[in-house]
Amino acid sequence: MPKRVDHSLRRLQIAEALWRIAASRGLEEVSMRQVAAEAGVSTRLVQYYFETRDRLLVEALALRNEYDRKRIESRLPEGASLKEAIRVLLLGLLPLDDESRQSTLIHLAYGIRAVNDRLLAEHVTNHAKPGLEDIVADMLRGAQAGAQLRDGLDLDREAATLLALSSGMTYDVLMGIRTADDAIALVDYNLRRVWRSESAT
Amino acid sequence: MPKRVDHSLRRLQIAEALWRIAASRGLEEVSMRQVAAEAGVSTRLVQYYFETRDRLLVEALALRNEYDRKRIESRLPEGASLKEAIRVLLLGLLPLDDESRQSTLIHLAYGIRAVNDRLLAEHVTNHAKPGLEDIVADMLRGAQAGAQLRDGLDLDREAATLLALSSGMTYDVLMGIRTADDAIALVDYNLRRVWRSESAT
DNA sequence: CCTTATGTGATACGATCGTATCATAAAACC
DNA sequence: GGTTTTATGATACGATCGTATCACATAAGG
Repeated sequence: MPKRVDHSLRRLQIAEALWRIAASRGLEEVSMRQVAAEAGVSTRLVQYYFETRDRLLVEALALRNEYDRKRIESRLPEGASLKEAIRVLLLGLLPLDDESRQSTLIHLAYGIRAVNDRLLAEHVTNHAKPGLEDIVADMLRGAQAGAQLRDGLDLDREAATLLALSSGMTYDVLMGIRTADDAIALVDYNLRRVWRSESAT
Repeated sequence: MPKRVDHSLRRLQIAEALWRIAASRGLEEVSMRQVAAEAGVSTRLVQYYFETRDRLLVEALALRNEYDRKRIESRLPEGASLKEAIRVLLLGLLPLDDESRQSTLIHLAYGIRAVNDRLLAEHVTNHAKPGLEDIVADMLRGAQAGAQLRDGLDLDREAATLLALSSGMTYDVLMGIRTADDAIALVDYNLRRVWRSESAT
């Protein structure tokens, strides 16, 4: 046989080509031939490693989700305060650099398709925000226990608000309707709104 | 010649077929033939009324924007309070009924494509939210002049927050991740947060 | 060393796509 | 009433698509 090749590496190489096409030209430009050309391999190879186009789409998304998870984990602050941790988490949802911008584009492209595709919906929704609201709400409760927060807040709803705020600005930032600085300032404004003013960052 | 036909009516009929396909199966299923079949006319007719596919896409969006504008205008409350007016405006952004759900799907489909299509971007962005933030901010200033709002608010940022909150919940409601009641409750929570508690609805 | 399993290229098939062309029925115009 | 214009159908062309098939080179296993 020819040189035993690392399959998972080849699959990643092809998936990355798909990511580039999906982010720059949209999911509908993702054809077996286009992906092959972008990856610099023959069409047959794409068939070999991802039987069919549907499988290619689903598995390339799974690979991206895994990729993103690692990327986000590596960004989590070490000894940061709860406020800072939530801030990093919220800003992590925004397309502020090239990589997160590409992730946003990819997930948006898959997301719109998932609305009418039950199979895809599982893959998109499951790995999307599994209880992110609960995580933020718990962090807020931790801050409240430390008396860092203002009174009279509904922490579950504040968590939901903060997260919806971030994803609500996603498209605007992507299109340049809102600048990144603007988006960050709005996140900070809402964090200041929730925290006591005298509390440390 | 054959019976002189109302062109704008025929164009609307074809555009409506496109809307249905775009909302139910996605923009990439919008082909001249599919639209013709959905509209119950021959492919040639679609060519006749919208020369090319690109034009069809752009002009069908323009027609939908006009359609939505009328629909939203008709929903504006008459003698409602500022708080109620803002509430209607915010809820109007959410896919809470079949028509607004279809509008959301259509604009989402066009939006993701517009990110990488400069020509389309103009048509999508221009008619999207032309200064909606300013409108809400002005309404908030009106309410503040009536001493209805809490102290210490940055009204521009509150307006931006409210709007981002609504669009941030759009996709969740669309996918059934969040119920409509949930979304409405979160909007109301944030309105209560901004208004003085004793103020009337 | 020889067989066998593995990786890759070339190519072909049928479907669908956007668009162009040709034909023609029928109402409007002089 | 003949002629011109308008609306519509039928169909054809070339491109691209997903997928299947066949061939074949090469390295691993005995």
